[in-house]
Amino acid sequence: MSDLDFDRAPESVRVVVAMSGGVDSAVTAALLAEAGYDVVGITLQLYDHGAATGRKGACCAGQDIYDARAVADRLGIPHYVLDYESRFSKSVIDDFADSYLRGETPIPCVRCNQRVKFRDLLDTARDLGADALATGHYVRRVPGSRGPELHRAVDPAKDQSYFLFATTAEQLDFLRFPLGGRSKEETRRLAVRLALPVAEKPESQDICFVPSGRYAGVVEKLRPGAADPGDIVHVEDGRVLGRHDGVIHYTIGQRRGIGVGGGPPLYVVRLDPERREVVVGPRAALGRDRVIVREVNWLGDRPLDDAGTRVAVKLRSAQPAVPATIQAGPDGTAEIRLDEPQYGVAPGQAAVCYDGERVLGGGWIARAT
RNA sequence: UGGGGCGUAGCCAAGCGGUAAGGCAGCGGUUUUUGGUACCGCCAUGCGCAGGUUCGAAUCCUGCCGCCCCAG
Repeated sequence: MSDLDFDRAPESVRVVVAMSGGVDSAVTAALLAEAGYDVVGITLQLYDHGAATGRKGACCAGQDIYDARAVADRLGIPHYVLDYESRFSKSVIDDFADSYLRGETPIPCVRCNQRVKFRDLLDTARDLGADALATGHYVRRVPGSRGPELHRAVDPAKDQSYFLFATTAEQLDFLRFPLGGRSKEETRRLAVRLALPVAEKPESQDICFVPSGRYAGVVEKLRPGAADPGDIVHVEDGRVLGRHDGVIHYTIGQRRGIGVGGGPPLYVVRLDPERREVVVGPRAALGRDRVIVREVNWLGDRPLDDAGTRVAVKLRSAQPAVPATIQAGPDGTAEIRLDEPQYGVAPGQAAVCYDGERVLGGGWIARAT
């Protein structure tokens, strides 16, 4: 299960493993070391130590770097810590803040994979003479007739393919995901068996650079004045229902936290940063069946054209893919027609297309109508 | 001022003599490498106030207070 698809002896294959300090990447490194590969562990320092102190289940700062180092020591592999703070800040955190200011809901984890781990770190791995970069992501790289394909993880509960839709064919060629065929339970067992110091470490969740889950505070700190208050208005007649503390606090499809009661539940239907309005309405007002995406990354065998390709598309990480047709648009955009309207399609999130288990690609949601 | 109606949690609201439904909001949790959704749990020793009737009152009676509507 630790075969990396090389036709040489493992000893002659150098693999850089991205070690976050968590269980998954630790087991990844352990498996490859056990299989005899020339493993080099790299941990990225992505943000300020201080902010991360005491954070449980984050990654890439403070305690996690020590944890990664401890695992590398246990495995007897070389380990390097690279200071990627400024890149991370530019590529991920700035984008995160600006996206919220535009009334979108960003996914920093995808940006981090796309711009830091699979771009900057991948380049560094090449510089180190590595033949591959391995990560602990739950996703599969499957050899296909036209090169490696990206597939969902075997464990559907842990599948992370949604967060990796922006992986290019070239990056995929160099990447390896040894955990894609395993369940989380197996990974835990392996960690215990291999006596890894992080075996009992809790799952990471929330945004790694946001302490205590209060992301709006981070946006305000980065972009002072970002949280300008405004009106909460009803989508049907525009009447003012209340006040809010800034559109950055809201996401389309959101129900809780609106603070307006009395009638049926209200959801955030639209965000208007210019007018500082949070537009709310009944659930029915959320239905959308046409989604425009941008920065499309396509991994299908045939290039995306305007003829329309049948796919199953995931519009949110934790909800199943739904049937749709996608066709190419101008300037790296594409239009997705959903067979049935979906509720809570939020700009800034990803639309990821599947053909069964295979990831065909996807794009960032620009707007939905 | 005369006639009628209504006052139950932050909001809406059921109950109409037997010991306070439900929804919304809020809070907490589960799920989750984003945000959110969904789901689960919590949330009125008290029904405008003061008396009275009754074994027992949010429910009946009296008075007061406050809104609303129709008359003028």
